[in-house]
Amino acid sequence: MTAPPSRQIARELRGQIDRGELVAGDKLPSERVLAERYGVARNTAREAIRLLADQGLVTAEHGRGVFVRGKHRLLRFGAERYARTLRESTGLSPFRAEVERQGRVPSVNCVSIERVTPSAEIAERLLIDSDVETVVRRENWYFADDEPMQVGVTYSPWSIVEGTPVADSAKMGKGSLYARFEEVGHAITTIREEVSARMPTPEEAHGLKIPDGVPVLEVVHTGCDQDGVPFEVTVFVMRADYNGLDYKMPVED
Amino acid sequence: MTAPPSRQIARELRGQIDRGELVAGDKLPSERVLAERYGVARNTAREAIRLLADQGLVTAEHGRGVFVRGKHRLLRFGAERYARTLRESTGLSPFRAEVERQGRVPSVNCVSIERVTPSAEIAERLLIDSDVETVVRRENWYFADDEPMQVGVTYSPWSIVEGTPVADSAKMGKGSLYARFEEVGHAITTIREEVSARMPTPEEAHGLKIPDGVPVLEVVHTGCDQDGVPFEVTVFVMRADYNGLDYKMPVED
DNA sequence: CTCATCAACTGGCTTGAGCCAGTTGACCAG
DNA sequence: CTGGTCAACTGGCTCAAGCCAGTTGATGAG
Repeated sequence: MTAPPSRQIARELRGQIDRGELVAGDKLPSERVLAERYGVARNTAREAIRLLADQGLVTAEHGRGVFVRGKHRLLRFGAERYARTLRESTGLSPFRAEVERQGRVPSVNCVSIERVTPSAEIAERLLIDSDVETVVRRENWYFADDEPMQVGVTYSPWSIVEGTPVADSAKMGKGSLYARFEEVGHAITTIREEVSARMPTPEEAHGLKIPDGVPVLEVVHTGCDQDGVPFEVTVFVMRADYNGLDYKMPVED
Repeated sequence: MTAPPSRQIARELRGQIDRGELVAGDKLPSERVLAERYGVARNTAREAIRLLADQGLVTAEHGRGVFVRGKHRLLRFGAERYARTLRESTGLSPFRAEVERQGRVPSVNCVSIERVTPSAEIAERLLIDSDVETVVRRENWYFADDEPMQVGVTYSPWSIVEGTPVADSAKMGKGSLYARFEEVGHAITTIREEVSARMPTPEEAHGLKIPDGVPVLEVVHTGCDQDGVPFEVTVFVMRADYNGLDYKMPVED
């Protein structure tokens, strides 16, 4: 019934972290030191560290050591991110506003704009027929202090965005994306957000520079206009150690 | 630049899963077979499987083998879960309703009811002074087909629930918790949900029987009444491979 | 002073061996 | 037919050794 050595070592280290004997940024003893200290093989010490890494408590850096991960203040996103007043008063996109609120430097990079045929998942949410209608796909990467935070892929029907900057321009101009939609008769009025969490794919882990033991939040966002018509779907993938969601809403009868 | 063997093997297996050559429930070749097939040590084959497990693609079962994990249909929870009409029309708690909608058998187990002094986090959301006021803490476990799905810990001020079943009874009676709150003058009117995701603690992984590579969603839910007064905070921890959230809400100006 | 070099550290990954502990199904005694 | 035993499988975990590849800081050449 006694736990295997790797787990015991992990538990001990975890205790030191929980009790504050090791704090964010501190370096753990090296694998070789741990192995000697506990009288085990290096592989066993390594396994202990892996257990902690899988819990998201530490991050190994090749050549440097293993470090205690800090708890970051989360960037919190909610419905107000789409509010017109925010757009008009700050002139900032919602992501920029939230990042700046924490004293960090935001940047957004639109990496591609394409006209594509939508997946079934997207077509369903836009209430269009994927055999007939095409959509514009815009892929945006969001950074804070040059660290990648989120990827957002926005889809909207070609029939709506044709001729607007949304269809082909990386720069959205004043008021950003939703101001452009409003100009063509689609003011964002209600949203639906489907939230789930999972481990990143290897591509996501690499692209977002996500360390081991950190999941991603996946948010499928659908924006509907004043008539309840969906006009854009955005799929966000955000690293869960830096991002969270914060929704306030009425309970309808 | 060529990837290490363990990664190559993992990539190959992942490819087989992605292409549908291995489907949910299928058994992977055993570690020893993989090792021989690829001409590597057993540890290396083992490492490859570990990589897949960390991505949440497979689950190892001691003595049985390694199996491809299925994508489950998610239980989706949103604001309508608190709607009075749902309460009154079905007589079911929102969790039960959602689980039954998927043809599974729900059960809820109230494991403890205590009067405690609230943490700072809870006190802040209830707008009370943790030095003066106590709260009732109710811990509920939610199951579908006897598999644990969620843990919910509800806190509400003693001054509100004193004398009601909320303060001391596991059975809430018709209409469940929120009907009782309504009887003492607090009809749930708006909610705030703070959502984040992380890897489970060892205790959570054990209690919820969460396999490796599956994160949890943590939802801090605050319920406010018709006057905007917060009267209950519930912290949900749900396994992210079975649960998701689905919110619809208006965008306020 | 500046800059390249290099030794001594770090983790990354593999080998091949061994023992332990669940699971399963065949087989056999009753 | 029933029930127990047991062999052959599975993954869980460890060992001791080795090589590779980043990082860092001291050292010394210019």
